[in-house]
Order: sequence, then C-alpha cells, then structure tokens
Amino acid sequence: MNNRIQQLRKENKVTQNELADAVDVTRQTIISLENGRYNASLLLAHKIAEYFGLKIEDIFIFEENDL
Amino acid sequence: MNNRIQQLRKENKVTQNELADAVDVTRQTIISLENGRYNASLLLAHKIAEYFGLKIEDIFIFEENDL
DNA sequence: ATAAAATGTAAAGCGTGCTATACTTCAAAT
DNA sequence: ATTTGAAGTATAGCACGCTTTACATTTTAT
Repeated sequence: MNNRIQQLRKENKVTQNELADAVDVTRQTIISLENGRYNASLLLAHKIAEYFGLKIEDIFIFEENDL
Repeated sequence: MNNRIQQLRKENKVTQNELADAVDVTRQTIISLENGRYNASLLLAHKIAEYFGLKIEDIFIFEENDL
C-alpha cells in the first residue's frame, strides 16, 4: 500500500516532527510510513487524513497487490 | 472505535461467513470487529468499505476516546 | 420439536504497527 | 567552516490484528 504523506507534508511545509506530534506518534512512525516499511493502523490513518483535511482514501493508495 | 458492519450486513442480508469470505478473513475476525474487540487494519477496513460500496469513514466511527 | 444455519466464546500463537534509544547523513544558515 | 535542523538507518521490545481450532448458544426453517 502506498501513501501520499510525504507529498502532502511538503506541499503544506510540515516537518516529520510536526506531523508526528500532531497525530501523536513518534517521528520513526512517520518515517516508516513514508518509506513504505509498514501500513498505518486505521486510527492513525484517520488522524493523518483529518490533519490534512482529506479522506483516508485520498491519502492511502490501495493496489491490486494489497489483496 | 465503533463501526456499522453488523448494521450494513443485516441491511444487505449478508452472513458473517459471506462477508468474511468476501474480504478474505476468518469469521472470527468479523465477529470480533462487530463486537468491538479490536479495530480493523487499514487494509481490511478498505476491503469492507469497498464491499459495501462506501468510504471507510462511512463505516468506521471515530470518537473522541480514540485519541 | 428437531435439524441446520448463524452467531458467539475461549485461548494459544504469529506477524506487524508502533515505541524507544542511539547513531548517521545531508542541507541550510550563519 | 561549523553549527543546527531535518531526514534516515538499526534494533530490541511490547501491544494488537488476525488465524486456528474447538466447542456453545441462538435463530430459522421445516
């Protein structure tokens, strides 16, 4: 599963630290999400979507391989 | 976090088994989700939303307590 | 009333989301 | 040139999503 977190972060000029604090996780979690090491939990996905004022499906990209 | 899975399932006359098969998890997983024992993963939430033709946020209800 | 289908409970085990800590690399600013 | 901030890597450890198996209860249909 891919996501647009890094892109949105840069568009909004937000650092990993700021985003991490805003959604209440560590910076490592944001790094790992951006670099595709694992998927967000539903709750974290929701917090991130809310932070950017978007829907979950607008940020997280579900592909065939995710089946 | 609450969800409308059971409600949607009954409205659409779908059994737990049918839904479980459709989204490729076990029946126990559906039961546990409906009874609030844990939250779905982002991927499972997406599959369930897709199954019912809805957005994730239309099915999973995020509350203040989920902070 | 009885059989079958649907829903539920319990518990052990595995993989992964997330934390915590520590160290590294690169870019920007002074 | 050196400091500072932002981004990255690595690793050990805990919590939870999900599976598996087995059994119990409730609902539906005949």
